[in-house]
Amino acid sequence: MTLTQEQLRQLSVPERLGRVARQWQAIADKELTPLGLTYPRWSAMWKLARIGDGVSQKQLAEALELELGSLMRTLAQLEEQELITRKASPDDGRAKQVFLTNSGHALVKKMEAKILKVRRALLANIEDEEIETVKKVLAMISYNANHMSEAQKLDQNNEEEV
Amino acid sequence: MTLTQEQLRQLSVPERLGRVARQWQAIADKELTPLGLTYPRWSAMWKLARIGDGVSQKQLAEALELELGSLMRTLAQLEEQELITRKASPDDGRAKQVFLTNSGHALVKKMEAKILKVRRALLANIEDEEIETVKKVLAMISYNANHMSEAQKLDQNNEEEV
DNA sequence: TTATTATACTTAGCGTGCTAACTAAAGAGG
DNA sequence: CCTCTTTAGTTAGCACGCTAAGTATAATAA
Repeated sequence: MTLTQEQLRQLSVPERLGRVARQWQAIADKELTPLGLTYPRWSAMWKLARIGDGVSQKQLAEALELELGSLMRTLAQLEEQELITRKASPDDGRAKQVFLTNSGHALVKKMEAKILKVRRALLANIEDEEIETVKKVLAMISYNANHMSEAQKLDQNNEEEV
Repeated sequence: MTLTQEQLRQLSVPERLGRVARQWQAIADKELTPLGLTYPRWSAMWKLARIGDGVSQKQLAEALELELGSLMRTLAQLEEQELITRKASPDDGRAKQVFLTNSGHALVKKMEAKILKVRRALLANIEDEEIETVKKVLAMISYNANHMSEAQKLDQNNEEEV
């Protein structure tokens, strides 16, 4: 029994979000396995290449919107694969700077084509404008979530504000 | 250092999808913890209440778009909490039917308000029309992913088709 | 009927993100 | 200076979805 297009919409928003995220990451995994990478690993490397060598682990975690504890395992694996290195920061005795190795840089270049291929395939038949709306809405939900967990807890009935 | 609204958009689509899903589920978790539930558990109970008592575990897994193996642990926990029961199907010796217990039914009623509260808070400042677009796009991505993993593998350069 | 295949369930182990607890260094205030 | 708080990193353990392997039943074919 295969789910129809109609049934696909039956999931609630958070269920669908998780589902699509898992599907996307699974497909990306398959593409990138030949390079010895899994989704979180290439994601970290890709982000590192974008924001620049030498940032701290903490900064990288923030850029990825991950907890530092979550990132540690991934970075250890990438270091094991000699795709990155971690050096003590000269400015801050607590911090460690993360760098791509030469192999790391080379791999990032290879990744790009595969990532774009997956993206192109998954976003097929979707208007650019619609994708922009999705990005905007998801960013708004993240914003609402961040805002909520700090100030206005759900417990107050603040219907008129939201 | 808090991320600005602008920085929130810096994540790629799959990263943002995963992030928002985790945020949503974490907030739902906090709301539902007093009821002794976590996100996957209430999700399963909610779905079960919607599609009706007595479906098989397999059918429930399909409705949730989860692998059966993934659902087993959750159902075992719910059964442990005496919120559901599993009975051998009279029609099929392999299958087991899932039912909500009385406590299960009662809990589903309590869940509804909390789920809607979270939804309202997270979708604040977003137009209904935009939400519809998001649902449509996400369903399309799921569809593309399902289609891809069966027939046209990425390996072929089928740019003209997609 | 018997043999083969497919299906529903079950269990076990993996990868990932999370929180919690801990260490060490930095910053702030006395 | 010394103390207190904050911050960066680290480790350990949890929850969840996944795949893989195995069992039992059903469905199909010979």
